[in-house]
Amino acid sequence: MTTLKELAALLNISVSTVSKALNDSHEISEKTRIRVKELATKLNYKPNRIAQQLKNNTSKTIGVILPTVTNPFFAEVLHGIEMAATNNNYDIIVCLSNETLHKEKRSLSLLSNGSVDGFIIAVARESQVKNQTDHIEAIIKSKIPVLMFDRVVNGIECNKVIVDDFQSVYEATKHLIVNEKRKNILLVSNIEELSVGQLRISGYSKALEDYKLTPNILKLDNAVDIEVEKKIYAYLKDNTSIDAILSIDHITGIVAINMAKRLGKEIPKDLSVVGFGYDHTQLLSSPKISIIHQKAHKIGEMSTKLLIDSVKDQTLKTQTIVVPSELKLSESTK
Amino acid sequence: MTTLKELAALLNISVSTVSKALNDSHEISEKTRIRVKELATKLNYKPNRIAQQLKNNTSKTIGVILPTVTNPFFAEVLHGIEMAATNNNYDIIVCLSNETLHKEKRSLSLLSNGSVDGFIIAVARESQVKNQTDHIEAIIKSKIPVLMFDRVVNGIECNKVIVDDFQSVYEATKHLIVNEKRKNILLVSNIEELSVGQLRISGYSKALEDYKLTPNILKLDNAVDIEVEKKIYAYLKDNTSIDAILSIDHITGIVAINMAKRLGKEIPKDLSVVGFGYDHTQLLSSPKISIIHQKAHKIGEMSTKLLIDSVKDQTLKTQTIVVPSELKLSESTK
DNA sequence: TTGTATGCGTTATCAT
DNA sequence: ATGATAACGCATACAA
Repeated sequence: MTTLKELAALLNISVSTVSKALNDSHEISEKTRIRVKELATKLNYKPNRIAQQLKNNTSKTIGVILPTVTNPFFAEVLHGIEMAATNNNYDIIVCLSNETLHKEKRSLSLLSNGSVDGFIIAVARESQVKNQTDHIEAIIKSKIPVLMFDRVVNGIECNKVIVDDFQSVYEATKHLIVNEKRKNILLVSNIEELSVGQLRISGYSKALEDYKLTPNILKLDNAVDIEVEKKIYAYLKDNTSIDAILSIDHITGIVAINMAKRLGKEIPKDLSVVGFGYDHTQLLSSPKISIIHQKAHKIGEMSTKLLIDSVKDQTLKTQTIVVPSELKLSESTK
Repeated sequence: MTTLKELAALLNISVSTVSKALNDSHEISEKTRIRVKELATKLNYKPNRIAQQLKNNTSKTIGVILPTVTNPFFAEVLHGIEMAATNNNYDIIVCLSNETLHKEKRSLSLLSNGSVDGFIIAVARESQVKNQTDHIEAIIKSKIPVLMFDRVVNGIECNKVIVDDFQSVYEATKHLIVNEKRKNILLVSNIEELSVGQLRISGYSKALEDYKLTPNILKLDNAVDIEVEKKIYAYLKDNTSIDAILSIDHITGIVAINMAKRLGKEIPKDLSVVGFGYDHTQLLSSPKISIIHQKAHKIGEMSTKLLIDSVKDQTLKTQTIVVPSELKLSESTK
């Protein structure tokens, strides 16, 4: 890598002159400025980022800590973060907690040494279940800005970007009741222990309460693969009065459609299905599932902007932004 | 952030003594070592990473450039990369090219200033289609190690981790012909312009040739959403002799199953379906699709290890590692 | 055993 | 208009 020193030596001038020339200082003569720039271009000189970071005491880098990236929600959020960061000339260092507390702790700790100017984080499942979040508060106390999105800890004061989990599910349930005239709506959940899961269940419960219907909740308890199918199939077989399904994740709705079809049910005549979903969710189901579409990309973008703002001006008041979801009905139920 | 200087001042000793004490130098007395470490712990001292990087002329960071992360293949690769990097005490800076040449160029350029010690890259669709890869060669010439995975440029000499695209599709096709006695196998492709797409098509073609069957290829030409369904539905409707489908991506196989069912076909009796897939692919289809399961996680891990090796010892010879895929049959066809 | 000096690459300040 | 020097925080060769 070419350095200022090397350029200076080749040109027989001082390092500081080279530096100033490259930064278009008014002090430098047209002639030498051109001479310097030509050589710099020729040798493909680039200011060493590390040195600049040391000098400026800023890394222009954001630490992004995600529970996982194979969940399409987080993948899409990451996409949004990356775009917004790039647009603001920030890099992102990505760490995956794998839903574990210890990895989350470790990542926060390792990066809070000047590597990043701030953090964007969605809390790991384990941290949230055990309600252990001291490590995050410690970071905030050390004056490194933290932004939490989606999985949020209420007790912590920092910027937050959240989804309208309660409201969107309330509206979707209401839609099933009022517009589609459904009476026995089953909620299928595989994330009941997460804050977002609880909010979604609350939205459903409130809607049923408001319309004086009885709630039916099928908790899958973190089931994997074939177990998911079996449990849903068994439930639908034993409870034939179910006329609508509301899945609060992005998998079980599609599985429910497949199981209902296997049981000979016609969709959406016998059964309406609403789930959470992303870009390809509707493409993968047939008949089309209706989805609550979270604006994951936007969540990433807004999180990044908000964090960068608070990095640049630490005196800003913290705020919580709610990104509304969109209910995308399948063609057949419109 | 606490610095060595601050510790030194508080302890009334020199900076270098503090530094040595913290690094367990034999030169330092037990007594002061303990004194120093106690204060360091108390003040939560962490060596400034940026300064260390400048001093050591190494960032312990890998630049990861992916076309996208919403594709589950790349998401899972990223997961593997992150894990392996963490295990080796490396950070990763992630950039997304969004399949475009200019963003790929930009990311490489911005990070090749000391920010990273090496790159892991899967070439963007546009770069591959236009066959423009000078920017990558330039990085290699500048002595920054580069590892390419999956989407690989043959002309470039560097470490590579690839999938057995040709072989796995050949074997899957052979399985359909020999074990499942299929005669009219349709290949469905939405990625025919990528190197991997071409390899997969070649594997299919070779198998058909070996068994003297006629190839049928449905190229979707980057169709999105509902178009995918329409094209597949139309083809299956017009070509009733098709008795097997081989999808070379992770979406169209599931769509094909749904369309076939809509046409009243029984799976797998009338139609066998094989696609590419990942963790949840089989769960989302009913009846279950058979999948060629790429070891995406392993690809990420091996790429990272190989890159770190070449970062540590630049004299190592480059190699190309092939990570074999696994054909996972659906229960029904076993 | 401890301390001083130097340098990593850059930029800002202060001479010349 | 150009150059010398110091500083960011750390680590190390070299003195003491």
